[in-house]
Amino acid sequence: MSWALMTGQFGWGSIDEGWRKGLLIEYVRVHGEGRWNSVARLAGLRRNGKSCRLRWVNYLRPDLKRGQITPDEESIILELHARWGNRWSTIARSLPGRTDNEIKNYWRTHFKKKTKLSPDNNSDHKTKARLLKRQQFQQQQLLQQQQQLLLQQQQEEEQEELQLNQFDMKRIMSLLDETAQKPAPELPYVPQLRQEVATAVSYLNTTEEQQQAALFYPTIDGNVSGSGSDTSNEVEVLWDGLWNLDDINGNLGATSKVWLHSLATPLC
DNA sequence: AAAACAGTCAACCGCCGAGAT
DNA sequence: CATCTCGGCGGTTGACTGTTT
Repeated sequence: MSWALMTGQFGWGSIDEGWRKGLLIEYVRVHGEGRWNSVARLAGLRRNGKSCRLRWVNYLRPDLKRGQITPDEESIILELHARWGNRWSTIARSLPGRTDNEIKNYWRTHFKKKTKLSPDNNSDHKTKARLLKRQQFQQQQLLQQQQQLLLQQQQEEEQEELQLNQFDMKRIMSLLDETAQKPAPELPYVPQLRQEVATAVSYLNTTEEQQQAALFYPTIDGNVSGSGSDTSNEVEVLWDGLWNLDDINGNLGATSKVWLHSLATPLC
């Protein structure tokens, strides 16, 4: 569908609508988004605020991505839809440059039929949808609370960790000093200290990514640890616990973990 | 060639929650 | 506390395009 046809069709086009389109863009550029009713009034547009907002969000925003949905984006859509259902705006937040409307349309045209195969025998479909929506809203709130709690715990643990590391460093340095000054005295066997030194050394030996990952995914008992199957298992348990809160289908594949960050982002 | 059908997508509609009054 | 306004969301519509018969 060409621009000329579309704009003509919906009343945004023709020659004078061309600069009206520019007007809306210019107005938003100067005054920012929001207050859509006054945008419509002050910019002299024939549309109401709602319509202006819609026009901006779905079509005029400069950061919109044009062109076909890529296979990568498609897989994200599929995955997030399996997770969240028809929460298009939430899904759209994980796809920069794509609008909820675009994703919704894409889903309807590409996947709706496949899911429609099962007979639709619910006469009170709208009531059920509303109930589901409410449940999802409650679940989202619960999830947000959990995440906030988790974030708070992480920050506290990081702080604690930082203090411990500084303390360990001092101990290590003083031990080194002592060793240098008094050669060859046998160090007493202190298992806990050895363990801390070993931990510090192994942490320093990991890559930067691993260190960041260790900080981002603290293990359940609060320790920061490097790579290893135990750690990843614990992280999975932790995140799975959160996901299970609103896991509608409960059958996501292993690739789901890849999207943990993007999945969490919209709720932040 | 043209009618019928399917697909696409911007826009509209109605509902809801949040904040202001 | 009740009402109003606004912004955001998801469902739906309808005009147009592309494909098939």
